[in-house]
Amino acid sequence: MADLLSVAKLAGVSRATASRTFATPERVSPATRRKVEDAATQLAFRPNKVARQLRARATKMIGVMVPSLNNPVFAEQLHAMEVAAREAGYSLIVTTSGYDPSREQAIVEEMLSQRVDGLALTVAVARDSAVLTTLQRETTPCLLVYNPPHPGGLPAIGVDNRAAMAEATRHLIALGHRHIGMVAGPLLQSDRARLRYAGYRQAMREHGLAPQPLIEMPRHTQAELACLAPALAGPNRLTAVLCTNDLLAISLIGELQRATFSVPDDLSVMGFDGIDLGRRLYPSLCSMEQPRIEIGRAAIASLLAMIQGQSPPLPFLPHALREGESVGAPPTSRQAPTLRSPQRNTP
Amino acid sequence: MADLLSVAKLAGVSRATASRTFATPERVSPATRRKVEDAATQLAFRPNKVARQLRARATKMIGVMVPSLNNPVFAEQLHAMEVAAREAGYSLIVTTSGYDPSREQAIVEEMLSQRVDGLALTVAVARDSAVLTTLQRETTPCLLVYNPPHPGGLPAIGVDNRAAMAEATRHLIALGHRHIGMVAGPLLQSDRARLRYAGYRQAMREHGLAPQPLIEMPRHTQAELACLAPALAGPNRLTAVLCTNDLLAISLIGELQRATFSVPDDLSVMGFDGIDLGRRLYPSLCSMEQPRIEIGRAAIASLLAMIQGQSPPLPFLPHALREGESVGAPPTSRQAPTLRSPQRNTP
DNA sequence: TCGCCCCATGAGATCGATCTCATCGATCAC
DNA sequence: GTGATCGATGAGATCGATCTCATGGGGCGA
Repeated sequence: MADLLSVAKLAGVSRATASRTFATPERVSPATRRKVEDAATQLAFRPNKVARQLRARATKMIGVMVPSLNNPVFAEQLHAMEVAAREAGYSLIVTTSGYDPSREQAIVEEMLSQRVDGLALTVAVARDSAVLTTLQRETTPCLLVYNPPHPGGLPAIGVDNRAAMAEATRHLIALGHRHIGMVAGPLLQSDRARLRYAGYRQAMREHGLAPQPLIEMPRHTQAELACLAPALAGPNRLTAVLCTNDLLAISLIGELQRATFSVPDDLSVMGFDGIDLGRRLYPSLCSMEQPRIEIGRAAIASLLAMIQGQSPPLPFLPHALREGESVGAPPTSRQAPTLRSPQRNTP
Repeated sequence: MADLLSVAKLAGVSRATASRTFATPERVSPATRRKVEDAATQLAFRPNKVARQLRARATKMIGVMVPSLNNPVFAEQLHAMEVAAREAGYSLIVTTSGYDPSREQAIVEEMLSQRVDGLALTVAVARDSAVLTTLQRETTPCLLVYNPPHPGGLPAIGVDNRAAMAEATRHLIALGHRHIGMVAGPLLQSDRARLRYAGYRQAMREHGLAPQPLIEMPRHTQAELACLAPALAGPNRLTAVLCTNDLLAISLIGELQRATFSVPDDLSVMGFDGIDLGRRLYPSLCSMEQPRIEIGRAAIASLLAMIQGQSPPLPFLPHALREGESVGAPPTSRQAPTLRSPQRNTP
């Protein structure tokens, strides 16, 4: 591939002049500019960004690490980040960690070695994370996405998980629900889920209701009906559940319906995240929406500001309740519907 | 940030020796190695990949361009690519094009300038695409993902869309359906959708059935019931529809149910892609599955092979029918259910 | 006409690592 | 003992663009 030097030679000028032709054309005489441009076209010259990055000591690249791209929450946020970054002339290096601390460590190390200008990370638990304490000593701007901020920790952007889940809980209470449960994935693996559970308990207590023990599923995004079954029987059976994320809620609704439970007539199910798909389903998913697009955009904007040495305000972004058909008033009859064994036609 | 030179100085050796300590430690005496490693630790040395890339004329980076990350098909495939690339020591630069040709052009140009070692692209229509003909003249290995191959065109990886949709159609025919329709997004925008429609027509004709005109929705991933309504009325109303992708199918099922249609009792709905979420829904989505994980992995493996100068075999990867509750036998009664106006509790 | 300034341009250093080639001392075979 | 070999190391070039500083010529005011 042709380089600046060959272009300069062909045009009969120095490298400096050729370089100026592209960087600051107004500082080159029109005649020379023409010659250089012609030579560049002829040789199919394409500037080498790597060389520029080395010299500039800046890569115009931002490293992004998310747990997974299989969860639309992260994919949708990443999409927004990519668009925002591109608009600002930045590229993204994208990696997935699967919440695995050793992978997180390797990824961050690799990206710092690549000299990204900034880092946007989502980790399992931000507090006391080994990677993050290492990072705090580095000079590369770094921002946590979705993870809650901690005093003395890295800057973070996302919603106020505790307040958001409290609000979601109050929404159910306002509809008349009294027996409300919460369903989560492995709790230890997500600081957000823990805050959401705290928000739930808080709202319950505020209204003089007893917070129920957490119903913990073996996986983050797939519901096991067996884990929930005990809570759906007996006189104090739940009439509504809050899920820590939308995928979990969607899969739970599917399982319930397959067991001939009606949502929301027998059980109201509420999600958290507000992924696009939730609106398309029937019943549409009632969810506490995190502004994924805004979070992605704001993350990029904040990182760019940090790169320029500013420390941008990073308030929580506003969450919003999204109504949906998966939540309704509690059943008037207190008779428990029975979970029937599902008839599937899938193998 | 400390560089090799300062490490070398502190250790009292030359840059060459310091460099060897990390690249080929066996060629450095143990004593020297120790000194250099100590110095590196002390200075928190982290090798600069940009410099290495410049010198090596190779970046160990692969550029990926997908239309969108909001569609799980692309997100899931990208996830697989990221894992495979990381295992091979490569990073991904990820971009989204929104199928916009000018953005496609700019993105490819930018990535070539970044000197990625390979490119994995998904475009709207591969044939006669301006970007792609430009790319064929370049030496950077480039691979189309999901797009169908064309003689003399760029290498491509994906499933045989025509055969796959023909098979999907035969599945419905085998269940007894005779009035089968096909629902798509804007057809001109996707060469895959066109092939799928061709496969549908082929299978219909094979069985002496009349292919129906395509039911074209204004958007790729969101169904408008109004577009479908005419085909659901009258004596020859459809008993089954094939959708060009899963998101479209899922959203269609939602709309149908909201209008008190039963899936599959009143209408069988089949998807195409096989995204993970489809299995979790009720009814679970019957779909023709593209092996997204395998496609992502194979794309990376093939690109790596191409980077090494080999031209790997790129057969179609096998598609697979995924059974699901959204498809069943056609209704025995020929009386048409009526589409009722939906009662939503969402605004 | 002289001097000053500005504009266009070029020479050379620089970013940080790696690669080639030369050197030097030690070991080994004969 | 001497030449050959090998292992460890260093000097210097190199990747490709950009930045600084110097230079030379033209224009302009006095």
